[in-house]
Amino acid sequence: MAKTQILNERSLQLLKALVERYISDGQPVGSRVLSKDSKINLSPATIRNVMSDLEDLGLIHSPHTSAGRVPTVSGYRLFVDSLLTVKPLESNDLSRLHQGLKEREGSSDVISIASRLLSDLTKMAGVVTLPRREVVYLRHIEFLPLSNTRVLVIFVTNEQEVHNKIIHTSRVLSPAELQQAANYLNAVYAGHSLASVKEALLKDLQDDQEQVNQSMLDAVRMAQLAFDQNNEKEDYVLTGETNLMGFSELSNMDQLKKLFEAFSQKQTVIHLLDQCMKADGVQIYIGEESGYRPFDHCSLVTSSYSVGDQVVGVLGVIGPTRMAYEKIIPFVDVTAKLLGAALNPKSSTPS
Amino acid sequence: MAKTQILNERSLQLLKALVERYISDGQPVGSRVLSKDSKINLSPATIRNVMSDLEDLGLIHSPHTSAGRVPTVSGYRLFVDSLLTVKPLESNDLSRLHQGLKEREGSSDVISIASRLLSDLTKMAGVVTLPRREVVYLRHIEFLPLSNTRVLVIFVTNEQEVHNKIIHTSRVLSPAELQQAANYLNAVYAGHSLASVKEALLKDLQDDQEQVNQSMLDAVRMAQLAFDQNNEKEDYVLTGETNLMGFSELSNMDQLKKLFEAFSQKQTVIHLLDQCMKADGVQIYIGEESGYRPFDHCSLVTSSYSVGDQVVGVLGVIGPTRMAYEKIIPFVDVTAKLLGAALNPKSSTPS
DNA sequence: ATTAGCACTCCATGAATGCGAGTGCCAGCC
DNA sequence: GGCTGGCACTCGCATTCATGGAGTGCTAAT
Repeated sequence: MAKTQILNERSLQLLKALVERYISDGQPVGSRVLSKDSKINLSPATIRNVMSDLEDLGLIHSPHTSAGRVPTVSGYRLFVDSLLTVKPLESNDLSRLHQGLKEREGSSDVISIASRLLSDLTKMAGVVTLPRREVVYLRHIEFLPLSNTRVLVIFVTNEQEVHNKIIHTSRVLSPAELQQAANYLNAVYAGHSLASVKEALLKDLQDDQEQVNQSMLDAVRMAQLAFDQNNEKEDYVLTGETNLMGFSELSNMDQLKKLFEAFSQKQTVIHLLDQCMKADGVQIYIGEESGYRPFDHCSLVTSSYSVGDQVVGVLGVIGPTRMAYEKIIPFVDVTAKLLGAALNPKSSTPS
Repeated sequence: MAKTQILNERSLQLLKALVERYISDGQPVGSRVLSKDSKINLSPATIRNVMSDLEDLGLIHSPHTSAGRVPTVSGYRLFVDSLLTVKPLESNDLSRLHQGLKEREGSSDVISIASRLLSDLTKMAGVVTLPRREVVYLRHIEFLPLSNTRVLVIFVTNEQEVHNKIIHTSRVLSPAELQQAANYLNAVYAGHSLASVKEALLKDLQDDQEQVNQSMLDAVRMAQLAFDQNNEKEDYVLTGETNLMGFSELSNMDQLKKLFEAFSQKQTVIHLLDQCMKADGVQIYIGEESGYRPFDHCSLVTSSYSVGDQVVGVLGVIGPTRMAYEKIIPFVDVTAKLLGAALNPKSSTPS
């Protein structure tokens, strides 16, 4: 109780200065350099006392006796939560983002462009999840016969997302029958959400048992197979991983290997990004906060992005814990908004 | 002239022993250890004399005065070309390859499985180019209207490869018109090779100028847009890159970074693999032989793979120059053959 | 409450040292 | 002539030691 009161204005100012200094220099910072800091007019000895308190609180930590202090994860956390003064985006960065993301069509393209912009401009790794709408409308479906009972299903959702899948039918169907089935499905179900289509299919199947309309029955069965387990794996685009190999903090080959393994297995990263999607605005995981070992020495700055008023994905930047948060945070924020706008077909203003 | 004659049977035996020893131990090998080698009955002094000759010929090289010798690129080259005794594939490796590649449908899947098998079983990086057929047949085409003049084209080639693309038409077309266009194209061009279709389209366009059949004209124009620049970029699946981070030879962060950058830019790797595709059978690039800087400290063992009698792609293993060539070579060879078989629809025997 | 001073700790650096491994060369042996 | 044993030499590596610098913690004075 009493301890927390030690966190007065001055201690916080000092912590802030220390973190900023460490971020810019990468060296443990001692009382002497802080004392010379413009904003601070205290003797090294005083600063040492305060630092000692900060260390007791677990906000900073000394690698060894005669080294300066380094922020701990809690220290960084306090810094980004309360002390940080975000810098506005540099204007040439902003214009490059605008240029890159404006007026692009073809969603898969714009996603990787966004990721590349993130990694190129921050010199760290950029990640963007593929957009994923909650409500998926069926637009069009088509069947093509392959050998025997194998049928290639192609269906389009949400304007222009093309999916394809191979299903096995219970009996061999002629091209004409397949065409007929597709016609039926398109006529009845196009324009409805996939969820409601699945439901309706089940109902149809029961009703039609009595009517015994064979062709409709085939169509419904095939559609069920097609939409079954259509839970497309979430996926993401990651760029600039190699940038991470330049940071001395991550030069431990073993750690780096773990990190890159996580990148290629994708699963861990997806879990992590999923969590970010739930929250609104910019989310930050510092070091071990993520709870995933490979990221122990990394920080992740993310923001969800939305099309219209629906959150469809997450993007972010991965870098060493020691990163320039005050720049990265607005950067991620703006990129998320611009990407959302670029993906929104309605907002595309004719210029 | 005289020098090359020094390469008698004994020198070659010695070089072989040296390379084998270095590959297995990773340490520069000295005259003493070679002298103790079972097959060699020579004193260290004699071996030193021979090694001195081999060094003059540029086949081996001494990191420093009091270290043993290490094979140079030429040494490795001579070794793999003339001295190497390939070991038959270990039976459990073989069975895992069989299991993994047999009876898979859906070509994109089998490619990544192959790559993963390569990397998992060799503990190095595996790479497989996507198969690319010379002759591409048009199977089916479909148009879906988007906003204004934007049209989503979906077309299927070679049985089951689905492509999609957005084109801009010169005027707004109704769904019925689009359907009609697709019907026309499917009726006339389905089953023909894409090259011949492109040709025929040009001819049609000229002929129809006179007949002024508007709907056919629209169809032909749209098809031209759809197939235009349909040169899909060559691509490959790379797995197990992270395995490379375990090798001490590649622990130089700067080299490693260059290598991984090449991996993510893809271009360099594609060039390299393209060269391999031209040659038949197993191809090997040792160290700088590839001519691409990032690969200076790597070796690449590749083989093209074929469906039927047509070469459609390349696969291989990337690892440090010091790798167990006598195992990797048959491994790559067999994998290529099995992958070819797995991709061949005709060879799939009903079991 | 703040500060100056001082003793102390620890790291980094560089020089000195010994050890082990391996070579090159020479002289002798078959 | 080819092979071998022996020997001096070189080099790298690990260890040790001394030194200097940076930074702290504590205490006494203001």
